[in-house]
Amino acid sequence: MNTGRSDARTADAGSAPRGQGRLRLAVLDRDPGFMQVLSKRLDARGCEYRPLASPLGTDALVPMRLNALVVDLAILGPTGWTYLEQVCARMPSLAVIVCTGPSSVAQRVRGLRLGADAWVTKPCHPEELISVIEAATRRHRRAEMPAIEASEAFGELIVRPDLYQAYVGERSLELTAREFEILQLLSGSDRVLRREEIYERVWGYAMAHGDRSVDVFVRKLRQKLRAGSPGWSYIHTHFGVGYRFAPEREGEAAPAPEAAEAPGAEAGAAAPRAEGTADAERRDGVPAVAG
Amino acid sequence: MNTGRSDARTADAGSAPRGQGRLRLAVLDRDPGFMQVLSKRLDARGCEYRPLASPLGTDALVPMRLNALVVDLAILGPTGWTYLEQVCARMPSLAVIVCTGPSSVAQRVRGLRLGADAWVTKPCHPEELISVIEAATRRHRRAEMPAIEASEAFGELIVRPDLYQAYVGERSLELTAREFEILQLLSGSDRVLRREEIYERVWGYAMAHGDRSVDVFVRKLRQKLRAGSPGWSYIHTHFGVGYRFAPEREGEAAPAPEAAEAPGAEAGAAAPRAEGTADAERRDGVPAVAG
DNA sequence: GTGCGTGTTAAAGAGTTGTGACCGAGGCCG
DNA sequence: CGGCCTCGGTCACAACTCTTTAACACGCAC
Repeated sequence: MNTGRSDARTADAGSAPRGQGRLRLAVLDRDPGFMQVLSKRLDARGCEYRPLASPLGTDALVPMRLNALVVDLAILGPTGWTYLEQVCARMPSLAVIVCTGPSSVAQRVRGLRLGADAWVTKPCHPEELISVIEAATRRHRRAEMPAIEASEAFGELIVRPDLYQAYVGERSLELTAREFEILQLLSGSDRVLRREEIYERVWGYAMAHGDRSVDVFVRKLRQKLRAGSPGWSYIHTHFGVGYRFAPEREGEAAPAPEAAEAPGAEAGAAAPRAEGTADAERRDGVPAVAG
Repeated sequence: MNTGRSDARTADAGSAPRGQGRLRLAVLDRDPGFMQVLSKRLDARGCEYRPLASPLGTDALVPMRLNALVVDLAILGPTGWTYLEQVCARMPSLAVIVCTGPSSVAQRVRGLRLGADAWVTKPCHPEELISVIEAATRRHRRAEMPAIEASEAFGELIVRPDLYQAYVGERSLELTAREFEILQLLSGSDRVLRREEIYERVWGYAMAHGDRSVDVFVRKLRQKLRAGSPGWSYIHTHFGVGYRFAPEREGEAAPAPEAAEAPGAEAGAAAPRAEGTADAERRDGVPAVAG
């Protein structure tokens, strides 16, 4: 699935495909035909894709962790400019592509000045739109990702992408680069991840049959997590499937949404991981995300 | 975390548009009318503008310190694609806008895939082209802002961009230009910077795989820093990732995960952090706290 | 109980980084 | 004009850390 190797021609030479490799984007449009054709191509490229029927406020947009937003100004009516401006101003790390019908030079200039990254005129070839999205995203990721990427808290754990490290309070867990990448990947998803999936996303290529690297790293991770945050368990094994990240107090079966006692922990994803008990659960691990 | 960061902002008050404030761009085109109209508007917007009659190699482009390059593929002939690809690959921080005559979808897609940031079809309104240039340039310029003309103090160290030199008290560290640029870049960021990133920002183009220049300069820097400010360590290695700047007293090892920048941090890390050993020796079987 | 998947451990191996020496390109000075 | 010096950059080697592999023990599902 990792679209990988086709478009990773830039500085990615380094062994570490940082961040989540997949492109996450939302499309605000109402043209069914356009949406269908587009979604098909986006799927083919391995994008996580989310159609929107009506404009969402930035508050709703932020948690979606988007890389890009495609918007047809036409469906916004006269408030479109305001909306565009607000989104661009409040989410600087989001690539915004306006894709709309015929327009005047003045309109296009206005849109770009307000913060849009590109303006594509409909009708347009879906492949071209995708190229534009990728070009805009490319620039964005390079420039702002590391700086803006917020640190997140899970239980007692604090994950800091900018320092490539995880902490419990002030104490560093002394994770190695690869350990951190795996922790970052796991903590960024609340579903069960198969070993092949983990390997592919972290290492960047397919896992050889019988490779135990993931297991070994998970063990090292657990060891350091346990050492730094005793009484909690973060990485859960799903026998025959893979691993799932979820901060839980030791001995608890279901994650309690109550605030943790650790300093600054409440921000954590102690939220509705509405899965049953961690053990003996045989889910197929099919992503719930559309895409 | 600004452990030793007492901003001694000697802000160069009302200086003209910051040294890097203006947009520097080159236009590779041969249409006199187009060039004339465009240059007029560019002047009006305060751009530093340089017309090019023929394609320049990246070696010639780099020292120009451009923010953006506008190119008409038509005048490059069949080698245009190669040229485009080379420039984009070698200078990832350069915004490249293709502005050329009628083209096919496939051509546009190809151009964007090769690394172009935008594709504008001629004839076009100069104002629109300028908007596109500015949109493409926007993000990147924000990321490079950290190079401000204010001297800052880090631990015992004083970095003076205006003199292109670093001091400890009154004593100059005798840094060479390159050394200073790297120190300036590192000291301007709190996060881990990868070698590729450092190289790209200091040298101005992509780092070749296996290039050790950054390591060597970091070594020279450390040597001079240690000589001038013994007892402190400033540049920390993150194995497998890159380097991070943070003034610390020798023997201490306690990166604080706080995210906020506290501009009031006085006299920096003088505050004794009696950290326990952030031991790297935490071998297994340490159920210190009976889980 | 058996078979397979996973936890755990240790040691071998691969990859990264630190370091000193070296060399060519340019600038300065005699 | 030529020599000297500085600076940027490459190289090879040593030291070091991390990754991978192999092996064995344990637990779960059947």
